[in-house]
Amino acid sequence: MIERTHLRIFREIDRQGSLTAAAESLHLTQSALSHTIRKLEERVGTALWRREGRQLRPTQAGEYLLRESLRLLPQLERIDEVLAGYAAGEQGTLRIGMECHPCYQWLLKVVDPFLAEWPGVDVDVKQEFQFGGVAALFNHDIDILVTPDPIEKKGIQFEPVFPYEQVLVVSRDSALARLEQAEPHHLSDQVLYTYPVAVERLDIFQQFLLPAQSSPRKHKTVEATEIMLQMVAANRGVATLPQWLVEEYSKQLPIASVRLGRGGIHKHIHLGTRTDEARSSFGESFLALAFQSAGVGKVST
Amino acid sequence: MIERTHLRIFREIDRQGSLTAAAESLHLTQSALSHTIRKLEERVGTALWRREGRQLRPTQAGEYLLRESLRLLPQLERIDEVLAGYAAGEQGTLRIGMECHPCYQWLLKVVDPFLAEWPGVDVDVKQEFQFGGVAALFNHDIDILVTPDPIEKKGIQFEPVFPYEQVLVVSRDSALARLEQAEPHHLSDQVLYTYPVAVERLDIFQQFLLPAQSSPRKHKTVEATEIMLQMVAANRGVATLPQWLVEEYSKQLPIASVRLGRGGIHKHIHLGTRTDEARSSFGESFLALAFQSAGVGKVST
DNA sequence: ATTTTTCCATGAAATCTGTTCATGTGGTGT
DNA sequence: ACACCACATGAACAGATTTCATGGAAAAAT
Repeated sequence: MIERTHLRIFREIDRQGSLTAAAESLHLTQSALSHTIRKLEERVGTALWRREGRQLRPTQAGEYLLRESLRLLPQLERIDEVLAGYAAGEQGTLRIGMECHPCYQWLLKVVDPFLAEWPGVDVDVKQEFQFGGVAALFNHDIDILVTPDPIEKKGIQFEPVFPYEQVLVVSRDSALARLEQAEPHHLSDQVLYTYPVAVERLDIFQQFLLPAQSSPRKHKTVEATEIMLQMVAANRGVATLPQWLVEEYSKQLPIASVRLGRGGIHKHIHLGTRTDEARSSFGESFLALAFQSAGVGKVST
Repeated sequence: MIERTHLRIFREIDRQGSLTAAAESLHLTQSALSHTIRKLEERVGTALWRREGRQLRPTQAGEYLLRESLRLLPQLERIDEVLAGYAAGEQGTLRIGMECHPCYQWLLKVVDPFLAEWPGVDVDVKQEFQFGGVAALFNHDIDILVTPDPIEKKGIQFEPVFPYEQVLVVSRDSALARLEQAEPHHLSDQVLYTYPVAVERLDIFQQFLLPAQSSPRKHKTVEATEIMLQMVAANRGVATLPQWLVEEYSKQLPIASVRLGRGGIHKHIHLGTRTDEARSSFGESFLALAFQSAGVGKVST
């Protein structure tokens, strides 16, 4: 019934003080406005303006409508603006999914400059996925997936952004700290701390222990990296983490890293995106920053 | 840019889950909706829905617009309802102007049943007028003027609704209380209490004292009727009020009324309205109740 | 007091926007 | 593989909005 134009008309007649002036400022003829307001009054079924001489003054109903106009129009105009922001790609939310626990530290380094560059854009990081990160990406629950294990799938595209070596973390007091490289049997009498994810996704098992049909004395899971490393520092067990992360923490904690096997376990952080659709400009920008970070963050050699 | 229809479309597609169903419930063809949303997306400059197989799911911008729709549409619908109320005459404000202090008590008796009958209508009573009550009525500041002194003017119409006799109020202990009728000289040694209005509008002066070139010992003004009567009851002076009002208060206070002069001063409460325009149905109803009250309230004989 | 100007109303014609009709395309379920 | 279902699209149509031309009435100017 009441449309946005009507609200605009009310506000403009009030602002300009006359129908003629209002018509002008609405880029309409006086006639058009006159027709419009008469039709509106007919539809509503009550007078909205009193004709006083050559003046037009709102009735009670008109006053009410004027108040509502002044209240609602700015809200509608705000919508237009926000929408323009979306269209220009300056507004929105970048939803990032994380499938590797330690990558979080790396992500922060990318998100920081990103937020500075895109003040209108929010970043939302999700870590739990009912059907896995790739499904979440596919279902548009997230826009970018950060994972060390790219799973090829039609419509999804992965690109490596950050190479790192997965190493064994041990206490500096431990005998293991003096090894050139760790072998599976070295873990037989150790407690192994990992993040609480399925064993299938733990490289230490898949690429190191299981091939040698070896296993640690005990396997315990920990959520927080700090806690995990404190346990290791206290010589209560060992863990596996990216080399660069260990390096960072070794400034604060008495820990050391040992290569896993002869060549070590080498991995990449991958970024997954959907191929089908056009990426938002801020999405593009995020990826660019991510690739940049690869150079800077490449601490392990 | 964003019109009400668009908001409706967003809400309906969300509610119904499909464009086809939404079109149905909006009494449109599927084609019409499809055209409309494509045009909207073109104008806005960004996709608002993702086409997923044969499903239609909102994009980020679409989600935003959906939230705003759910928030704003009810407000717009409320406007329609209120406006319908105005049109049906069930909604509005009846602005009553009062030019006689003691009439307030009478007004309350009319307003009470009126409010019960018109739950959607507010009553606003104004008592101060920069250019007099008639001007206020003429300028649409008030809709009904309650006054004992009708002033004929083009476009304004007065009707008497309530006859009353203006009497002298005295203490029961006073010697005056035994008089059949008061004469001007009886006030020469009395303090006269009146409401704080111009002497020209006080009948006790205009119709009683001044013609006899008499005056009270002292003239004091009081705002509140109760205070005024307590002063009188305490025998500190006299006042003039409508007979029926005195009668009511004499149940609680030791006061008595004395006729002013031989025939007494007889007055009417008049209701003034604008002649030009159609009265609202509740305005009509108010007048009807007012006339009714004349019969009931006619306490003086 | 008369004239001029200003502002709003109105009918008919023109234009524009939104809608329908008819049809096409592609994903979904059996 | 088939029918079905949901959305897309182009052309034609209908209705609503807008303009043009004009009139009337109040206010301002002469």
